[in-house]
Amino acid sequence: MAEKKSDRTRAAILAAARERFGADGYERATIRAIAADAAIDPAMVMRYYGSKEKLFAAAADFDIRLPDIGDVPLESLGEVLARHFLERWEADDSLRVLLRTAVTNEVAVERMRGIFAAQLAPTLRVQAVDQPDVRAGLVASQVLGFALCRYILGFPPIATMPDDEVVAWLGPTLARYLTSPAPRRLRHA
Amino acid sequence: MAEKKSDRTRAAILAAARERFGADGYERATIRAIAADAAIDPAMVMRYYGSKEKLFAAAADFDIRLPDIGDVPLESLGEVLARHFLERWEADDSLRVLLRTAVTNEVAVERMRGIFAAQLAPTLRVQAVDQPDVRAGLVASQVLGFALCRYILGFPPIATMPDDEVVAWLGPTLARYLTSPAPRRLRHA
DNA sequence: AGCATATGCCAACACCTGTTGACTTTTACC
DNA sequence: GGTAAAAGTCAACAGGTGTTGGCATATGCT
Repeated sequence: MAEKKSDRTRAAILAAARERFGADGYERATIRAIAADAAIDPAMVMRYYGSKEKLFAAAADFDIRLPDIGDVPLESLGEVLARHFLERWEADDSLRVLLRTAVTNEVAVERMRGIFAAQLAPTLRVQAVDQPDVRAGLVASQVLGFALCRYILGFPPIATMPDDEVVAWLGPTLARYLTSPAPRRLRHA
Repeated sequence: MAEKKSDRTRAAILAAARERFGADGYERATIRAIAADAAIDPAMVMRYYGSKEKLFAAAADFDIRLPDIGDVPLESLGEVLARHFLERWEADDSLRVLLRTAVTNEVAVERMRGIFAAQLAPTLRVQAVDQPDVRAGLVASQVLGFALCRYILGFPPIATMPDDEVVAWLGPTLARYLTSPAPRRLRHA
């Protein structure tokens, strides 16, 4: 049982940081506000995490483990992915933190890339899909775009859409990005 | 010929503001930096635009006129829209400004909503599409998500994809959102 | 008990932010 | 050419930011 007390405030800081970063974005989330939420002194944040950048890095450090899709048939992969991502987005605000901050913070961009390019693409490669990077990118574009409209921008019909309907709309799109033959390349000019 | 000189610096400020807001987002784009880019004094920005908020409102005030799609057959509407949006995104950085700032600035969100919910949805209504708001929202989710990955996050395969390939991938998705019968509504519980 | 150490609070720092007012220069009209 | 208004400059303000060091308190070990 190593240092019980400090660990609890460390965790409180991290939780408050996640909430603030997710709600306000990187620049508007101030250390003072985070400290106030955690009911401790701003100096504690610095003592425990060194700097705002490092605090953010710690707050954004979690692993989004994609489910093992090795045995999922390619046809139903779209719906499976859609449902998984939806659950993941609503489970906690980790991904919302990443999305809100990725627009101005390079660390968040890298983390986000780690999920799609470095985790989804290799998983697709297992399924022997061609151009896995392109397909992973397309999936990312639809998933992130939907999350943007639903959780950040709050576009009315998207924000209130029931989960099942979301899966019904997004599933086929993701499925097409994963299974449809790549379009013939035209002249670059 | 009303006040020539002032109009030129007004325009210079606005141009610099668009660039900075688009590159850095609302909070990190400082009035001092914008003024420096326009090679004028920060006080001039205030004299001409009153406040940072009003400057931003002015910088984000442009009309994205969607093309008249009244005579485009529904089948090819997806590709037409995909190509139009792509052109519009790359013509200037207006839309990039909106997207980068919409994450933390409410004015930008409203402008963005004005494009999709208040402009695209009614246009769809003309084509007698059912649930035009939902479909406009879905189109927004894919268009914005792709723009996010391509212009803001810079995901490698998406950022470098040739325009024709973009249209080939996104066109059918948008077409489906516009033409596919809405999925049966399940229980809300 | 006493003491070293971990934990917490406070006040201040240096800097940057939007914003303001007074002052000087340029412009344009009679 | 003189003069009033427009355009531009400069310095400063008030407030907020991340960050730091010193000091008080609590904790846990021997």
